Amino acid sequence: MISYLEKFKEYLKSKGLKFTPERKIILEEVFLIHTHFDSEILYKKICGRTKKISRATIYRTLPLLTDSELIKEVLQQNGRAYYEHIFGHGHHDHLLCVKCGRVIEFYNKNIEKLQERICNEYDFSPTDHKLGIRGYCKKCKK
Amino acid sequence: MISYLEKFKEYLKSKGLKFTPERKIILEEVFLIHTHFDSEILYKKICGRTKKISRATIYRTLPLLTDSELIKEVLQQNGRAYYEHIFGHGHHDHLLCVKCGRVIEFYNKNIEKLQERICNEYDFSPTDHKLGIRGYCKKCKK
DNA sequence: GTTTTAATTGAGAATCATTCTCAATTAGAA
DNA sequence: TTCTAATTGAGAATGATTCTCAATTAAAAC
Ligand SMILES: [Mn+2]
Ligand SMILES: [Mn+2]
Ligand SMILES: [Zn+2]
Ligand SMILES: [Zn+2]
Repeated sequence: MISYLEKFKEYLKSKGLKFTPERKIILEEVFLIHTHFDSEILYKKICGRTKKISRATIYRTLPLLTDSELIKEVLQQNGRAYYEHIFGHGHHDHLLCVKCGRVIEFYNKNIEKLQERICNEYDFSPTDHKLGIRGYCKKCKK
Repeated sequence: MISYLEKFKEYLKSKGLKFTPERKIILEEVFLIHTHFDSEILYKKICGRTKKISRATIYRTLPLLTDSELIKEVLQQNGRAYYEHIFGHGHHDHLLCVKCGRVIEFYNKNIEKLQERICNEYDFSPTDHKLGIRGYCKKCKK
């Protein structure tokens, strides 16, 4: 049971990068947030909770966390990139309510299998995928 | 068999908007392009082929074409939005090669059905969806 | 056809997320 | 402790997209 902290440290070491206090703070904040977040949400939470870290550093760290498979970019909306932490969580896809913004996560093994089959057909070697279904949630469909 | 031109005209009329020469040119160019395109590609093709239309007008027209279901935003990459025309074409999803950029279109009825089932489970009323599988295409997997 | 008016256009400014620059700092190997 | 390449913060730069506004025009009403 390797921790996200160890995983990040190993990743950094493997790339000849340093484990800095700023990176530690960002990493920890990312795993305190249990919803989708963008760089600004992260920036404000860190400023409020710990110490000020520049936006530049946050923007520089997000790709490191993505490369090390600790977080994932889940969607782009209004020109902003949204992320979620994925370490310790199973893969899932999303239902997105276009009215209230609610996000529902789901997982369907058969869809995953069918995707594999399609990749085989096209001789395509998948690394990851995103399935987002937009529409109206229970409450918003009236 | 209504044409895309008629469909756009009807949409504009229904919204109290005008059918202008600029909108006609943009519409026609969009249906001459049979790949994914962004605003810049569209801008340059129009400048080269017909007459100069300002970027502002192109940016203002793309949402009209989207709302009228003539085109669809297929993905966002490098901060740019990519579209494809969908009028007259069946729904499909995409395999995206992360190395060479190749885009493969596919359609799988069973995946579509499973999505409907999931929406039912969550009492969710879908409007549209996007499934993008990233990875390495036949040529790039070596 | 003429009038009327709200919609549209182009040019450039503004916005805003993200990236870049660079001087000062620092992690971590030796 | 020393050494050096990596990192940081502040602010400038970038670049896609949106906005502003004066001049133009589609098309409804006459
Ligand atoms: Mn999620
Ligand atoms: Mn396509
Ligand atoms: Zn909702
Ligand atoms: Zn390829």
